[in-house]
Amino acid sequence: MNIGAAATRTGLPAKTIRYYEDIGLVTPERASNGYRSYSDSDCHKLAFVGRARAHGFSVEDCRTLLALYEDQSRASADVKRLAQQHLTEIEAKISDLQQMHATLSRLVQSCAGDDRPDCPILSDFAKGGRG
Amino acid sequence: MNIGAAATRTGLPAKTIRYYEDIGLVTPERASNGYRSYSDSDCHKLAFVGRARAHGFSVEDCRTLLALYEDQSRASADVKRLAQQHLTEIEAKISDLQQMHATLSRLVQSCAGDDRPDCPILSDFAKGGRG
DNA sequence: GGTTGACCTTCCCGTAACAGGAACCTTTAT
DNA sequence: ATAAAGGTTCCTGTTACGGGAAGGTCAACC
Repeated sequence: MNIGAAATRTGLPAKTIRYYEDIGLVTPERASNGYRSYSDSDCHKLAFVGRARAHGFSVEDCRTLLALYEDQSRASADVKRLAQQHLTEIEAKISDLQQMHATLSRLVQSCAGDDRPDCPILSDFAKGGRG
Repeated sequence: MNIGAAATRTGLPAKTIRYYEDIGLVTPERASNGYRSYSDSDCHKLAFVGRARAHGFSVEDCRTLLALYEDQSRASADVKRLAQQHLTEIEAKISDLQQMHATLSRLVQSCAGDDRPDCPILSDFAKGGRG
């Protein structure tokens, strides 16, 4: 399978697939003409990575997950630990964003939003008030 | 005020302050020895940017906000619109993260997390199932 | 056989917002 | 004189690719 077909199958852009080869994540064979040749197994790995990425895992985490996936003697505890850490990071991000949203939302609501210059948003940024 | 003092006052790292000069966001005078010399007004701008950044605005948004702040004839509507767009982006990110969290959370809960290899998390990534 | 057009290759730059560190200068204190 | 604590510029690295140039390959069509 050429890279285009692999891209179609996995839903990943060809650029991304080449990048994954660059960093040694999924390394295909080469045909005699130099084209990358993806096996079903390669595609499977690419799709695996694509789904892990969709769950927010970093590419390096994906490398670990892929290694665990291929290691028949893995302990599910190792996978769970990684996923749990990732969940914690997600929670932290959500919390940060919610905090930002709450504060900014209040500011936006208090802003008239008309053609006058008075603006509580700018005032807050200027003075650091917390109202 | 040298950059160190400005950094202490604004809570921004010196590296960040130099970067803001590089991109023309806050440009200080120079002393005869070549050192950057920050006025109170410069510090005020830096602090303004720091707070806007803390609310999640991009540096380019900060540039716009700073320009609006300095424009006495601004319309608060322009500020409000920008903030509202930013709020919408924040909401989208929160939503994405919550989606990830929900899915991954379910997977983590269904994983035994012991020394056996069976792992619903890996199975999901391998097969794309949605349980 | 020639020529399109779609596909592939490598390589290099750009992204956002800085952090780290090297090599070097200035100021202040001892 | 020297050492410490500041400052300066400049270059590299970060994350995960996207865009695009310059050129090779392949299948089809006239």
